[in-house]
Amino acid sequence: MSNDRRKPYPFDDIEARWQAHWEEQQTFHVLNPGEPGFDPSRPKYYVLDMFPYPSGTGLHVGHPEGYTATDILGRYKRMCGYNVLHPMGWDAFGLPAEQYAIRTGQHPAVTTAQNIANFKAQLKRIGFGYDWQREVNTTDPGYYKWTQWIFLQLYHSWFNPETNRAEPISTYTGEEPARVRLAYVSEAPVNWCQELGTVLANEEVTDGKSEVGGHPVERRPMRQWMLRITAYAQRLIDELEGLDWPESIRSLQRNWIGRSEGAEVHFQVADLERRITVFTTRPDTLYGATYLVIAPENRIIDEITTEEQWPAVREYRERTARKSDLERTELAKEKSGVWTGAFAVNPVNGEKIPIWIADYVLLGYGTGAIMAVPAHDERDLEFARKFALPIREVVSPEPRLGLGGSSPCSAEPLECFAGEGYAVNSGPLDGLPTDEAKREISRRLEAEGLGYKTVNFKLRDWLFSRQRYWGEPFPVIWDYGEHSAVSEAELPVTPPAMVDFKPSGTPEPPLSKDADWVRYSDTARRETNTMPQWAGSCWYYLRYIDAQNADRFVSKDAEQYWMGGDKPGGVDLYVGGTEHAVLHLMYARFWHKVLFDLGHVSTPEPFQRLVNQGLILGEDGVKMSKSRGNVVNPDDVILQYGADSLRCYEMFMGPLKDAKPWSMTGVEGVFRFLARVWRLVMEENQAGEWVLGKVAETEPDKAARKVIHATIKKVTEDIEDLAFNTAISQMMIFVNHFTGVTPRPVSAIRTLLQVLNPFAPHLACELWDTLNQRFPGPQGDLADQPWPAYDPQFLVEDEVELVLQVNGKIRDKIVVQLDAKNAEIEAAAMASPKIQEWTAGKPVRKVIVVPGKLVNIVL
RNA sequence: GGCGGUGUGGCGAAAUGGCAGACGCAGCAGACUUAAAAUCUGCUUCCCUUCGGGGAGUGCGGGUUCGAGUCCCGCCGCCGCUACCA
Repeated sequence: MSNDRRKPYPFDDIEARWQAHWEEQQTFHVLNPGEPGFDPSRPKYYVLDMFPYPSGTGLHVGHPEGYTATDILGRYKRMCGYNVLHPMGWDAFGLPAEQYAIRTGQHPAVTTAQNIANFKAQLKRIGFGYDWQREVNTTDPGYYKWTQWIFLQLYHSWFNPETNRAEPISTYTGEEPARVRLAYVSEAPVNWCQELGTVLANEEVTDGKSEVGGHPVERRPMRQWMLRITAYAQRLIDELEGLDWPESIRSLQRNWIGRSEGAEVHFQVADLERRITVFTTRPDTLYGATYLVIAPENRIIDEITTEEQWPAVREYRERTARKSDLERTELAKEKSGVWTGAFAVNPVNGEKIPIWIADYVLLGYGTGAIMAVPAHDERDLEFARKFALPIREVVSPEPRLGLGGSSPCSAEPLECFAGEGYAVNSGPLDGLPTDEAKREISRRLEAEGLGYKTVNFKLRDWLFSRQRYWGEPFPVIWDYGEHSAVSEAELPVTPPAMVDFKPSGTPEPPLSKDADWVRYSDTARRETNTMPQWAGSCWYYLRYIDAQNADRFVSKDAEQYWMGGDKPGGVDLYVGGTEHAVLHLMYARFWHKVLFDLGHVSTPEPFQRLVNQGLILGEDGVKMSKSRGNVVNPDDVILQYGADSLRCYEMFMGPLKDAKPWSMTGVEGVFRFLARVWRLVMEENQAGEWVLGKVAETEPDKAARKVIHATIKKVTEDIEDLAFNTAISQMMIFVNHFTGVTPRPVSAIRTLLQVLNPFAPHLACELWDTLNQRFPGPQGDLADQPWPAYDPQFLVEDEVELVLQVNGKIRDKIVVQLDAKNAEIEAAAMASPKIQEWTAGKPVRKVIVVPGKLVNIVL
């Protein structure tokens, strides 16, 4: 006798069988236009998951949340008659994979292959309907050949400000094409992470620490590849408008791009032929500028610092440089700085004001120099107070007639007023409201060549090279100090199969250790940097469309079919976590726009509709983490309750977008529901075998029919709204109803299985087949059956219960004919004994009748 | 500090401005069973009750409305992201 507890239903047997069936039949393989058997009359639906990073730890329960949602949509749309593209792949280059390889002492190619095999097996165990023939792997030479090819497109093009789009570099008529290419080399201070042995993009650094591993990051000047994403800043903001994306993500992107309107103003350095340009969003406060501040890294400091101040300035710059970004932000509470000994001349009033350096001014933003207006900027005020610099009020919250404001050079502490108001102490601007004052001062500055209106962005160009082994090599060579692209025919540029791929701990990339590989010709050497992790994920959704194409990154026809179509076009639904709000989602938009401008893709935006699934928390209500020991492994859940239970539970937990805590007893509840579905059809015989139960070809009665059609309606609408939790609730209501009905009508059960199929496909397919063996039914797999339609006539009753209220409080209920006239309803309501009791002796002021709902009697 | 989200039973949650708490978990009771598990049936927001019913209730305070969880104004708490961005 088995010591196994009897399973309420044999999910393990069913699930393995159907997964094998889908694989054998290639059920979820979808054809491209032009392929034999392709049906062009069907509309397309492209439903995309954010492909996973195949880490060594395998899937966690967060992965299947989004994946189940898209799988439901995919299976549903398929039943609705769409050609559904639902692919999966691996984002396998990058730091964590390489760190993992180093830790386990294996080559990243080996560990990556293992991790992918593991992930893939896990995904298959959940029964996702992916078209595995379209699987992509960013580390596959057949894939990154095209990543490199896209890099060449960037390299060979420039952004034409006239046309506001990328064009081939051949249309550039200027002197120095190297200065305008979308991919270019720059020597600038970058985020160097000693621990990881590489530089990082701004987006990969938070609070002065690396996103990966949380290691300290310092600024150091290095020669690096950059992508000119800033050229697209405005379009990246503007074109968010038409997208069906969560407002939070759009605002995060806007925020990151950080557009601000203002002016650049030139300040002459006193006694020197040199000017300093500052950027300000408040040119109207120019009369209140009492000193300038320059970022410590700004080279102009070398030219203006006086001899007496040099030691102090040098000491301060060295101290700042030694500070990591982390320290710099942590110590932000306390302002620090040094006077350069120099003065600048305020262009509007000729006043000599001191020039300071301070690390609260950042080199990378604006011009790396500011005019300080302590009366109207918190940071400037703090600094001015610390160093006893003058504070002058030039904006008043209220309009002031005649003279006013504080004494012109008062250094007395006053409240910082950073809002908009009216100009004071500002010569010709006096009395003007802030917005007019801004316009007026800009006009005057421009007329005299002292400045101009401009727009500034927080967004910087994308630092695109890494000093690591596990990434795409650049298709670039260096000859006599000049870079040039290799020809397309030489792609892919594969990295050498190195044994020693560890970072050297210096900015020298590991690839440079292989002299044979580096040597390209007698004089030319290969670029030894590699691309960052984000490169491969910037365009993978395009490769799925035509994953095997050896001649193009994606064929034109296939691209137009899957990405084109109705107006906005692009991927129809993209589901993934918020963590990619500004990194992947902005980089991908940028690349896509370049490809669009160059005529390689047919839409300006890649992802039409974006949905973020919420975080799944541990049972203790906090984020799952190894250290807390609250991580749930999907494999364990499948082992105990089956894949269908895992899928349904993750959808039943709550709204897709919300964060929600895991609950094992909740899984059990959903499991019980699926077992009830099973027993709707099957029962155990004396021998303990599952056999067909009390099912018959009978007509459902009226109540049953109502449940059937209400379920079709609710599930259909809820899937469209991604409200899977309530769709499942409705199916539970269906099952609860039919549990009490014998014999159970076959037609009703079939309908249930059709709508259940996207959620619990193994169970639904199994029961569908079982029914078909006994009762002749529709041919073919359940996956290919049409989605059922509901008939509204079965949803309406001829009688309806109305709530009777007196002054808004419920006092009674009555049943009336659906088509009863308002007057009849009112009469029936007034006739109710309870209503008479409550209204006794009081005049009725008003009666509100809402047909089908209620009657409210107002006294 | 900024932006976004969110507040409803013991818990996860549900409610086109119209019966608050569907559905599920947990709990209680009953059936079946020698017994337990499983399964099935019923109850389950809180307070009062003479068991007929009555009152309160969706973070807090106002407002609009015949009627507000839902709309408007003002607060408070929690979560996430971001932050010397001039």
